[in-house]
Amino acid sequence: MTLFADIRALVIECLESLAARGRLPAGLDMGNVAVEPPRDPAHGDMATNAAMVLAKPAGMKPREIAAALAEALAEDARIDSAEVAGPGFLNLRLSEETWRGVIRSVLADGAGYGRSDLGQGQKVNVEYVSANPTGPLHVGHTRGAVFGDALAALLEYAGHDVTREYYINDGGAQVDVLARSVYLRYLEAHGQKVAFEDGTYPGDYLIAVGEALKDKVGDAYVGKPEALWLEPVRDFATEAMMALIREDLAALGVKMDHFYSEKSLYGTGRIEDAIEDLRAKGLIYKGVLEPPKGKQPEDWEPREQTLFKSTDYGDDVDRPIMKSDGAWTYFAPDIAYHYDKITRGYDQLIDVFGADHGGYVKRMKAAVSALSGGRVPLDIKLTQLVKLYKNGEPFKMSKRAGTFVTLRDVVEMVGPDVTRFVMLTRKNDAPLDFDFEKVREQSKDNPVFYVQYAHARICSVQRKAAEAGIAAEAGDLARIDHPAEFALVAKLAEWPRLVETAAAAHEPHRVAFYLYDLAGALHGLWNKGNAEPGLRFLQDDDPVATKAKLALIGAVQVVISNGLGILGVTPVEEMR
RNA sequence: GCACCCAUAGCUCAGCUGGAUAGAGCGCUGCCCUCCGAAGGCAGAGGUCAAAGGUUCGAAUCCUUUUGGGUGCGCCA
Repeated sequence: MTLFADIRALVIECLESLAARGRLPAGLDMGNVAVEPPRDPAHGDMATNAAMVLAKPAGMKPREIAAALAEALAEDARIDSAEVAGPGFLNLRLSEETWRGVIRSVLADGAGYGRSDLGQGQKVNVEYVSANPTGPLHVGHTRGAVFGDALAALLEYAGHDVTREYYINDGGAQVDVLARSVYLRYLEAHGQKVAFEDGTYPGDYLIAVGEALKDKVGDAYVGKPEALWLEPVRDFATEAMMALIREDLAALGVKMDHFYSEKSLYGTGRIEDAIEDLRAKGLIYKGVLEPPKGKQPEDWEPREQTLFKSTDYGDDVDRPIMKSDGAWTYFAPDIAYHYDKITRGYDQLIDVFGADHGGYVKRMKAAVSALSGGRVPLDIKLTQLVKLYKNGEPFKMSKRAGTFVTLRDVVEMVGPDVTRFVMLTRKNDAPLDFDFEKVREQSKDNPVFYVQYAHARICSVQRKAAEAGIAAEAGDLARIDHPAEFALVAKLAEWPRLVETAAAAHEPHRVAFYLYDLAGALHGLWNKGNAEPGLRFLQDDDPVATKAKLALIGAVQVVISNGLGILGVTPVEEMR
């Protein structure tokens, strides 16, 4: 059970009974009625805006409605008091027993506390990472990987049927470049001196691939024309890169449900099918685009291309899907891929891209909107850059200088848990500073530590209690009776609501910030025990109080654990 | 030139998709361990929410314009 939902239901119920008794007009739309935690604790435990929202449609004064509602609400056992305040807010104070019920709910539901049926089993496809299979994942991919993974988990937790998917760009020119680069390493493995010219990938990670190729085919391709080896080497190389990328993802704890190959779209009629669908809707035509203003490319000349009329769906210009030489542009397989997602029956699509792909948002949305007839929403989340620091000094990345930082480097240096949490301490569309030293620091300005510390502290208390032979149980909670304790419980009560709003907004970072707040509330209560011994969790010679307090912090532990679970971070029992 | 993202305390950032006196960390000032982990906590100082209009009971949040940053802009993915 979730307290905010319960109380909101109660408010609605009271409003309806007022309407039934003629004290309110019938048929009011209650959709905007909200029950929220007030910013100022002096305003009680919960506040509702019902009176202000309904004042206009009801043709009544806000405070008049609020007074009537207050009267009705006060009859419920859960409500201690309901006061009209300000322009028409109704501030509610809940009974202590109601708060104690939250502790019981949390402990009873355990890992399920906060789970929601908001998504109603809707099928959602979350596409993320989707890095070109030309090398290991780097820090930029890391953020997208963590964000996408946490978003997927959050949506699952909120009742969606989620598929995590990776689109492999193995159909374009860049995999030919990869093949040629591997071929050079292959010649090198045969003892030849080779030069890496512009347009090839000189990375060391291809040395092993070249050698593996040699082991597989011997000297079969040495001195042979490209036409003979390009295709098999390309397949070999992409497969090797994808194996590398899967390992990178595994190191970070990311598990995809599905890898989708761009190449599989070619020669199977699937691109043609998707384009045909658009053509049938009258959205494909041949035309010449205007040159972009202000940029003035030197080699511009008008060309007739096959275009998708994306301007019908809010794009700025129509987009080419076929080059003047008759080959597909990259956009065509992208369309086909999303067409495929739609035909697989997803109710909602989410793409996670790097911010440098911001220019493709409108055209992709246009395509999905056109292909699905507006049925399937596509949300595109852009992840901003990660700036690396070491002890406050910018950490410059350079492929040539060998200071190129890969995902694996980061994970090996700070571990997957820290990597994941820190990546979620900023909104996805805000740039993120990642300092290798600070994220490992054990102090309160490191949110990972701060949250983990709260969990570890609880475990520490539980160990002490176990030594004393006291078991936690949600039995008699009457000894939970202090405002500071109820404040902590109130924080726990917010969790289910937070899950829903974060999921609806597609913003997993809210979970990280919530956990930081919750940890703060626990640390605060802990330290109040310095001045007020009665607030300490372990009460000598008072097993009843101790058990109640153990139930309280056990509930905190459950919520921290549930939240970290969504972020893909393992809660620790001890700080080391 | 056009589009998208961003602008909140000295610094780094939240702000629950329109609510009451705008919050946290760092930094600064002063406090709190005979006590379950002080790796923490409490208190204080610090703001024309970039600017100006508009929408309404109510705006940091929504709309318009302006200023100032970032990203992108045909036959590359």
